[in-house]
Amino acid sequence: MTRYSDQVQSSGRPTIKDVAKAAGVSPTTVSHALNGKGVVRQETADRIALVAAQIGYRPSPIAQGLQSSRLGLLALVIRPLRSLDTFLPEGVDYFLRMAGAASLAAMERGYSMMLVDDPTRPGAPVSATAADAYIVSEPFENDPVLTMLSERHIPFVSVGSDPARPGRFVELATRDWEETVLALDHLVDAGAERIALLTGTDENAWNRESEAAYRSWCEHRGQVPDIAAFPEAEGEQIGPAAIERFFGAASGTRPDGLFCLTGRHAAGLNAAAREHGIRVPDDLLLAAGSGALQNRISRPSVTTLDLHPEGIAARAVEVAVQLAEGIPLTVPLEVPRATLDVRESTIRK
Amino acid sequence: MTRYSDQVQSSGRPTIKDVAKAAGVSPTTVSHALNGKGVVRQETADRIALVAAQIGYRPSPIAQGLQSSRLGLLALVIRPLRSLDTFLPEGVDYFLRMAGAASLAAMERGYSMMLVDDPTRPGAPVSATAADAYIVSEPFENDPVLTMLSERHIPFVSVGSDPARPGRFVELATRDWEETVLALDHLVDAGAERIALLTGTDENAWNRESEAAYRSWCEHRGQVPDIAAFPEAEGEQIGPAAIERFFGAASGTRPDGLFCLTGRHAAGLNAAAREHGIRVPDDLLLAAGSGALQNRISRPSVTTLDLHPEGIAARAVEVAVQLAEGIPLTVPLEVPRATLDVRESTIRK
DNA sequence: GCTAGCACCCAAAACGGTTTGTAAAAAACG
DNA sequence: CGTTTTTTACAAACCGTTTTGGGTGCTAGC
Repeated sequence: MTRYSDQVQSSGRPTIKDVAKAAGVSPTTVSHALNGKGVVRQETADRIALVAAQIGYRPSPIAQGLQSSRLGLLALVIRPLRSLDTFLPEGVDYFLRMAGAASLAAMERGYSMMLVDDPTRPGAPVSATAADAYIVSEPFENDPVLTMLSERHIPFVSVGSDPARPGRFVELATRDWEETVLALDHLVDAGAERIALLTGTDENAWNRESEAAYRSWCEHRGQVPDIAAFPEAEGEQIGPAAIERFFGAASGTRPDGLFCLTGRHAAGLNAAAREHGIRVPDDLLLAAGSGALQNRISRPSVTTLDLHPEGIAARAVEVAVQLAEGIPLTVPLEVPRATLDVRESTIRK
Repeated sequence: MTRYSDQVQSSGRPTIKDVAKAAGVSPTTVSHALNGKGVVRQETADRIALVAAQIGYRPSPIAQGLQSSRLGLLALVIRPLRSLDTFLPEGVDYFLRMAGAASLAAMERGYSMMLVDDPTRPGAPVSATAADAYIVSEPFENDPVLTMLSERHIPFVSVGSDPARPGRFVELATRDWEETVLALDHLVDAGAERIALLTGTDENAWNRESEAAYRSWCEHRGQVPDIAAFPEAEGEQIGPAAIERFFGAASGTRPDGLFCLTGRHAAGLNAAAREHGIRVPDDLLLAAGSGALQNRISRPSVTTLDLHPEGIAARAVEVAVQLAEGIPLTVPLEVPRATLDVRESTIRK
């Protein structure tokens, strides 16, 4: 009977060879035994498993990845998330929920989720391009990230299309148009007659589509569009300026309904309105496109769309996984339908 | 409809051999040329670079990782982040800022950041254990994640210690005690005499240390401790119950100062106090341990500690990188000092 | 007794790079 | 002109797995 002495472990973590040596078999057999792949006698497999556990062997994910050229890793690229400064301001709520949900959805499918700022920028770590598939949320116009991924044949799905290249890649269609109409119609139902739009200045599909939808909706309704754009990054600060724009001396017809695309703009406007003696909802019905925490707890609370970032994330992850595994897409390529959270700002007593 | 065929044919990713063949040199020379490692004639190097760019060659991060057994990948494990349900409730602000800052800090050092829920749970993807180093925020008592990382000799740093195993691993010491005293002293300075504590029910170091600090502080001051604990997950909802607990008929001496460990508890209490005719700050001085957005914009706004999650993340990443690269730690192993954001709730006119 | 079939295991070839050691050609030297 | 040195490029080994394609010995069938 041969006795296998405890292996004096070479410096570093034990490899499959160490296990093989300690168990008196070949690396092939160890691999087969541990993965249940080939034909290995039960007795042998048990012994290998025991030895492997004893010497604390864990297969190297990197080496495994080399074989399959897959790491079980997804990446989420949130494009508006360019720096810490702009990280917080923009729709905290939305992207936080999205990132959290995406991470969990990925894990449920056996993947990890990597948060990446911009894999194309110089000095980006090699690992930034190591994901099996990418989710790019809110791509910019002619987004270089999409270009790079496409060139390298790395699978990806974008949430919302590249404004300059719609339909060119795999994308989760957003419902910007439909959502805009939903909000506008709600304002009408709530009693508004002259409804204005407050958009952001970023060049993304959300801003563009919403504005187009608003214009079309106005035309349909025989109303003159009234649109103002303020930078997303300024958040609540735009309140006074926005009030001046819509209710100042220089403004024409004053709106009695307002749809703000971002929740933080709405929050700023909500506060500024109060200070200028404009009562919400009595004088002005207010709704926001993407909800922020502020809108839920402000006085009055503000009606917002809930875009269901968890649902979007789950669907995006599903698409990404199918792309990564090269199986045909079975997921509807559109985001789930948004709902309207009706709050005090659009309820007249 | 949607075109994605140009993405799925990833079978043809160019390798270093393709470049070598196209440039008429050996793979060795290509590697040397592109990495500036060996001695290659400038002319040859230029030609190789050109050819590589033409056929769109990018080295495989996985293959590169095999050599060094490092991927340039860090992982952030936020322990309280166990499910989506508990994701939002607990200190949105804090963990959001932390995750964002950690991702950016990692990128600046040439690493990517992976968000991992729990690498020990069954079915976790291989990639969940592929990071070069881990940051574990707020470990649980006898946290299995720390145990696993330790067993596998994977470098990690925890933010806050495992309550059952303090000082056993590399950890960023928190300043719970010091921060508690800072807040309590501020309440005294602001005019409070009988100060109560409202803690959470989670078994983490933050709750434990803070309570101990409070008790010690009371003893020093000759005051009887007055402590209530409410579940973190209930957030603002605890408001009425907390008011009943501290100001109801059954309660003894009513406090005129209150330190809430979590911002959301403070927000709920703040709102409930108003409804019960308890004026903040006139009747009750209120401060919170971790700030939430609500505390900044509520009426009155609430004084909170700013724990500076960005600073914590930056420091944790620095430690993680040094651990990953096996260089001696040069970072102070403690979190940066918290500051107090004094707001309306502790300013009596 | 010979062969086909089977169960079990293993050597070698990937996977896609980097690193090491060495050979060939060119340049410098005596 | 022979010898040494320098320059430049390459072949081979290696990183830690999985996969491929045998090979061995035993059993069953004829």
